[in-house]
Amino acid sequence: MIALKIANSSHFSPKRTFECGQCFRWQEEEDGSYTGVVEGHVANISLDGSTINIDSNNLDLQFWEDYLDLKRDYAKIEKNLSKDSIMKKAISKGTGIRLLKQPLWECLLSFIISQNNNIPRIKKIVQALCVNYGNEIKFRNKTYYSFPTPEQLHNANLDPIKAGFREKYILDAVNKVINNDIDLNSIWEQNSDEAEKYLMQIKGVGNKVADCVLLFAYQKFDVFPKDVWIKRIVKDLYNIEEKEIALFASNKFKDYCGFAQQYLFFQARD
DNA sequence: AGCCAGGACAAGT
DNA sequence: ACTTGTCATGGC
Repeated sequence: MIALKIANSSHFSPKRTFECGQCFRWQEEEDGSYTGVVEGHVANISLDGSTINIDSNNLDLQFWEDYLDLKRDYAKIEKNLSKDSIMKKAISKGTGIRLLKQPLWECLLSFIISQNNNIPRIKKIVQALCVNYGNEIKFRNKTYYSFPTPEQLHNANLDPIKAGFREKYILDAVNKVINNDIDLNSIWEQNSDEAEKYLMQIKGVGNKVADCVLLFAYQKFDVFPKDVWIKRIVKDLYNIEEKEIALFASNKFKDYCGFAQQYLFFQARD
């Protein structure tokens, strides 16, 4: 294992990035670093001054830069959004969050599982999926598990993961992807409105879950997922009612809606 | 013990 | 088109 050093580490907080609720598989180690699995690759990531250290069984720098969204200029994004004083305050509390470019299938299932659920239990169910149906991966003398493919979940008995009423939703997503009723790669070429409707063909995928997938996997930053936390904080900070949120967000944050949403979500949960 | 959770869906107005 | 009850499970 060789540690990779990346120079441009400004605006990257591992803690905020991995614990802001966009992903569910990164775990903090005793030394403050984070270990996670992405598409079968395990990585331990830590911040040392202005250097990001990545120890992994995949030493392709490009892969991790892509996943961590390291090539994007977050200083520019934060500056743009800070024109709004309320957002400026939210950013000051959440600076360092980066929006990960997550694997499509994992992101879809994770947010199907997220509905009417709390983050600790979402993590538990996702982990159970991986342990029961994914592949074993050895890293640093410990065992990790990849996120199971649609094939690995096909016709599986999902009772052990205790997903409750979401189990039938997971299986519907599995079937639609296996049967090619849903082609996740085709979504790259769709705009956000088309893509949202396309994903909502899957049972258990409504507008909120679809928006999260579009934001956290497809990097469609013009969406503004509205969950219970967002509804509360937008009402509190901007006095905007739920029904008006979509229009409000697109007018105020434009192409930066997704980033704005994360800063607000982070503040709301703080 | 009881309320709530990064909601969606069906049934009812 | 808007409102309401229901859905499994477990965290707090």
